[in-house]
Amino acid sequence: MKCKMECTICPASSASVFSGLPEEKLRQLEQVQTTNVYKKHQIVFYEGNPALGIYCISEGKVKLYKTTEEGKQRILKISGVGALLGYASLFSGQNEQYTAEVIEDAHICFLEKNGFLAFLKKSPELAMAVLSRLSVETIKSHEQLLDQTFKSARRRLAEMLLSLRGSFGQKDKKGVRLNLSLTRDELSQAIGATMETTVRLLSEFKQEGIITEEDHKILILKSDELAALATPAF
Amino acid sequence: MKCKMECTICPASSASVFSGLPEEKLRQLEQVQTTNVYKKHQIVFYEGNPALGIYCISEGKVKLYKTTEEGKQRILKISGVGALLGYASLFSGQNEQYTAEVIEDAHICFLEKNGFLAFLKKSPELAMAVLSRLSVETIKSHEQLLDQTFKSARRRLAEMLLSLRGSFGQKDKKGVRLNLSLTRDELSQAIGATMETTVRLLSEFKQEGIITEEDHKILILKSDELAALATPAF
DNA sequence: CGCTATTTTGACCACGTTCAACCGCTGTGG
DNA sequence: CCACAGCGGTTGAACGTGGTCAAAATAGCG
Repeated sequence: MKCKMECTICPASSASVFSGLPEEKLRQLEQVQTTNVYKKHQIVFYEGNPALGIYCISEGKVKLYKTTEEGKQRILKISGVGALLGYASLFSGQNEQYTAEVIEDAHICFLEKNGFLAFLKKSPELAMAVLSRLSVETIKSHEQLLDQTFKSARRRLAEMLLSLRGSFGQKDKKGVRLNLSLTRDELSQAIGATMETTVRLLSEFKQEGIITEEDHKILILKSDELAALATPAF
Repeated sequence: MKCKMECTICPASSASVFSGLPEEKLRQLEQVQTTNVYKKHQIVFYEGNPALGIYCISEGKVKLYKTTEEGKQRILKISGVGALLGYASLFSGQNEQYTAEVIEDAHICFLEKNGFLAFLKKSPELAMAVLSRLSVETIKSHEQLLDQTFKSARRRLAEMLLSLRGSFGQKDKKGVRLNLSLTRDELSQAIGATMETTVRLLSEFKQEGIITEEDHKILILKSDELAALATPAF
């Protein structure tokens, strides 16, 4: 489904790589950009497909995951408003490296490859912003690798919850509500564990009064205890 | 130790991000660049230290690793001639994200942060080359994460040997020699396993006639069998 | 030749996976 | 209206990979 979004008034513009750009350039962007509307479970692009361009989330949430030959999935990132998708594949000249699936109804703007690259050439400030994003992504990925190598599932889960708290947390009378609904499967794919272990760990956390759940959303009751779990084994 | 390397005749120039640059620009680079000589075990920079600039390997080999709070290390990458170090930290504005340690006597050129960034602004073709490198790095890191999550240590070792074969392999009468000497510890840190498992797996590979060793260097005798091991469990 | 660092082997243990059964809910069709 | 299939979630039991700990063997080096 189509619909035209104006970059200048896009809710994402303040959070996106385009935030620093002068209004004039944003208007140029609007010309080459198309906005699509996605429902939950829709796929924005598939791993292995040619990289057609880049995507910017104007509204909604998207999970990015890779799939093994055996069909197992690892969620690399859960992206919200302002996130840019598909740029690494584009710059490396490879096919899409992961699948992007909508997990909360979304408006996503698409910039065709050549148009975007041309625009990038004329905007060194944008190029630097993209470099910065990509660098942060690399660094985070290396940290995830370290976590996966050395930290227990319990600790990875604690850290994931804290990370989601940072991205999607909303203060609440009781605690901090994670404003996205993930299935156990998704959560386990995000921490690199099986669903069973994730379930067990979550119920441990509940029994310890660290978290609770309300209509499919996790509520963090004791952030400090979570933070303690995410710290070396005292 | 200091010594001035000329970029235009640098053995790395063909393999580096600077390869596409016109000779004139290379001469400009020479002006702002300093070359240092390193011996094995010397540290180029430490994780956590401020990012001072970028480094380009003109000769030798360097391992890049991150360290956990408990002191365990994970090797992210082993870089040879032409590799660029320290750019992700620089672009993200963060401190160095890993430690770079020389594992084979090296000549490494240093470009100071502001000088490099200024140069980058004037060279959009270089900026694109850097974007491309960084993208490949991100993609590889994500693949490593997938491997660490789902693949057995045996398989990760097989893949690592094949990867090293690609980067440092030299054809030999008997097979392909990996032209770098890694300790068992380093190899295990590179695949995210303990030294003991790595030792056991290596001796398995030897007994199966897949590899052998000559003066601290691994010789791959049966690349095809290694490739088979690196493939889903048939 | 003795001392240290690296490698190898063995025994044991634990985390987390696998497999299987089961629960609770929702939607669908007889 | 109930039966039942289907799905997400939960729990239990058994197993296995790989980590830990300890000790021996080997290699490197002053």
